[in-house]
Amino acid sequence: MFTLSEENYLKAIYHLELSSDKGISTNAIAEQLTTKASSVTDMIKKLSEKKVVVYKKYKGVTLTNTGKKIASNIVRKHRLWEVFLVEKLNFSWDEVHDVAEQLEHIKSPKLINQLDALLGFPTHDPHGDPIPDEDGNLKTIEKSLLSTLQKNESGICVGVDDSSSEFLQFLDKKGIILGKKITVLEKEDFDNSFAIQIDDKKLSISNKIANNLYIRKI
Amino acid sequence: MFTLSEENYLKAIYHLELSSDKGISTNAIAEQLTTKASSVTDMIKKLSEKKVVVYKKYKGVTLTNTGKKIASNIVRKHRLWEVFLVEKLNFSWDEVHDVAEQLEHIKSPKLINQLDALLGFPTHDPHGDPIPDEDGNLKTIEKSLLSTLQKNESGICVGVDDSSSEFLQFLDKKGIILGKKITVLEKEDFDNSFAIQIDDKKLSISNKIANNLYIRKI
DNA sequence: TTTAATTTTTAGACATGTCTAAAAAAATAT
DNA sequence: ATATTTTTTTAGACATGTCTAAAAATTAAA
Ligand SMILES: [Mn+2]
Ligand SMILES: [Mn+2]
Ligand SMILES: [Mn+2]
Ligand SMILES: [Mn+2]
Repeated sequence: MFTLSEENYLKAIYHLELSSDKGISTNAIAEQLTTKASSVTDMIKKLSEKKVVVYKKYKGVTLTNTGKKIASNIVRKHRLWEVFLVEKLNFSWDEVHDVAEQLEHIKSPKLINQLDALLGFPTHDPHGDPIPDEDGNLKTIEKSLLSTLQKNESGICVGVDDSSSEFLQFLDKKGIILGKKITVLEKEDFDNSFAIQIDDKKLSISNKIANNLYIRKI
Repeated sequence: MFTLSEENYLKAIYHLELSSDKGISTNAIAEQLTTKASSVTDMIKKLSEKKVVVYKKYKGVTLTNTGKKIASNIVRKHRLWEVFLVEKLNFSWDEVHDVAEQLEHIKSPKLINQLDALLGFPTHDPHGDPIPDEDGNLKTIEKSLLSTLQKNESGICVGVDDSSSEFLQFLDKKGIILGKKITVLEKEDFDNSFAIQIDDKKLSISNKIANNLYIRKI
């Protein structure tokens, strides 16, 4: 079995591999886990011995199939627990991450299967991120950044890129919630801000916001 | 905060204190946690520095009020999670303990409060053990061992003393479930076994069983 | 293509929690 | 009261996971 620390390394590498085709660098992992490169090297050697990563000195690291499976299972647990917290325990979407970071390490296949069933086999977590199935497959939906919409185009809000507590609370304040229809009324050239409409409400959002919100075009 | 290991020590001492008025011995703790006495001494020193136990060399250890509160909170979490697993995730009562051992260390007051509410503020876990409230108070009900019943007396099954998986599965097989009414039909002198009635079923149980089953006399 | 900057690895240290073996204290027996 | 047994503590070791500082390799610049 794998320790809590080993699991966190595998998960970090998994996330980094999703947005990179090369081997994952020691430094990138260190940054992701807010630890030091030297610690990463040590751990990578251990994971390599356990055959969950392929490692060649100075060349970065990649997950093996086994490693990928373990990592995606942790992500699966993380996201299922997030759904549970929101759907069953009245957490808001900005409160769930830290608790899920703990719960993702609980070891019990039955627990996860039953939780999945209790929640109605959800495919996405409260932030719009896909929940891997037991084999690690994830249902990707075609989503675009809100910033790619043209004037008078609309989309359904389906996810966030930055899911920090601050950003999520900001969205709450603005009334921006997953599932809502957003229409671009105006794109301002001078600062790339957007005038948008949600329900009957018109509001202005900065370019930074528009670059962190995913929508499904309609 | 307290590490997983520290929490397990506090919980062990808490359980041992419930059935002892003296200070808890190093050896007793070591046995409870299946570790070595020397390790216990080391840990006790640390817990003593943190003011959660009172320790005097060679004199055993007792929980301070702070220590008691922390320990009872862990027990609270353990038992609430056990209820959750049985009530919401279709676990049977012999499957919950090991998972609860992991879940009891999750840190999130909101999680526990909401879980408590979701479960309808239960007072007892699936094994009939009381769930401490937030201040550590536990609702004790007057319960007796089945073996103390006389011929023709009856009781409601309210708990088990031994809650090992094997014993619980044995009870399942016999149809003995918490909440059932049990009537003693006969006490056999030569082996202290009991002939009992549950629902319409008559069955014979050994003295060992009768000494591990709690009932509320009616 | 040599030099400089950056990244990665190694060497050595430290904290945590555990262990075995030996010493010290307490409890029990003679 | 002294000797023996049991319990508890100490001393020293080890595994895990982390760190800093220095060395080595790679990459970028001149
Ligand atoms: Mn999360
Ligand atoms: Mn999420
Ligand atoms: Mn239990
Ligand atoms: Mn229980």
